[in-house]
Amino acid sequence: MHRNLNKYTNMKKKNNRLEALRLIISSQQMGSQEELLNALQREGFQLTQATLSRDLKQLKVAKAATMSGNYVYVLPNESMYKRVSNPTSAREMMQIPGFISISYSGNMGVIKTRPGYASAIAWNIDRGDLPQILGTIAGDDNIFVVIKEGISHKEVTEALSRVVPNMK
Amino acid sequence: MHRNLNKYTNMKKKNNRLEALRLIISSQQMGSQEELLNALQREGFQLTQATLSRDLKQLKVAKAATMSGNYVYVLPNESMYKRVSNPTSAREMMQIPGFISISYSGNMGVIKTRPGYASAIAWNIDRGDLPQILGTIAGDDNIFVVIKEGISHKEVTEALSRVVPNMK
DNA sequence: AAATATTTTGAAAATTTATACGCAATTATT
DNA sequence: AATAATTGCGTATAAATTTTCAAAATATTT
Repeated sequence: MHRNLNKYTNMKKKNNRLEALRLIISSQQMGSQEELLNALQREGFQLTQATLSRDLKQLKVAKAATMSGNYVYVLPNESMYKRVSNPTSAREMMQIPGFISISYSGNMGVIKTRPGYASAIAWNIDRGDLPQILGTIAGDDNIFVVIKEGISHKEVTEALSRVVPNMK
Repeated sequence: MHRNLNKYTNMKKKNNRLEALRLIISSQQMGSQEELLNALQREGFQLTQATLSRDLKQLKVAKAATMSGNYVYVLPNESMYKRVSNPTSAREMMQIPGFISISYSGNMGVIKTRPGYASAIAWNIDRGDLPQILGTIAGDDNIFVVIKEGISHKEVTEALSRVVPNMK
């Protein structure tokens, strides 16, 4: 009897605390465990920073930087980890036909493709994550490429050829 | 001439590092800054843990607990963490989502966005009627920005940030 | 090219966060 | 009910991270 009562009140204690913690985190910008600790204590919970640290770990709360240059704790989503497919090596990139030519003017390159192929090729280039290239924009049979400063046209061609077959 | 070369090769230094950092974080499970530091150094980057901490802050990387009871760093986009708004920052939530990054080369700027967001953001820029910008053209996840002569990249970023929040 | 302003950085200090350890309480097992 | 196994938590401390400060590197303006 006694035992049962105790059992559940104690159990609830922690769950209540976790719940309160979630609430605080989702409604306020808390930047350190000390702040969180104070907030919890203000609500009547008794605990130490060590316990809070454990709670945060259990809830999978993360500490992230904000735009305003501070840090805040954030709650995780429901969705499970979905790791974004890592940038595969250039070689693995699918072979895409359709490439016709490339020419340059200053920091811009223009790639000609067969009609309709531009965006597919541009996509490959973007995914290739080439440090020499700032970005691309594709029309239907043309791709504009902006080249990073200080990179030569040859270097760009070289880099692109690893991603766009048929090129050199 | 000489100066230009130097100027831009050095400029690359930090950006390359940030890019490498993103790559490492998105492809490996890194649990501490020391691990990250080693990974970066293995790739030839020279930096200290203090700089890494700053880089992480700038990239808004978060440290989160995993199911297996460890901690990992996660990028904001691919992370399962989303910030919940609070009253004071409600305004921030009105922002256009989707902006990822901006980089420059000569008189061009390239804005990276999440897939599909480019035209919406470009529309906002055009509509802002910024005197520093001649025009934009949007693909699916890229926007090209043509900059007026004599305007510095910083000025453009400054101007854009008034139109595209989430930027600086 | 020189002068000035801004940004980046490392070293060390300051702060923050995680954990080893031990004990008490709870739950499960016999 | 006794015993074993697990969980929760505070203290103290180790480990990790952020920030301060001064110097160096970059960028901008003159």
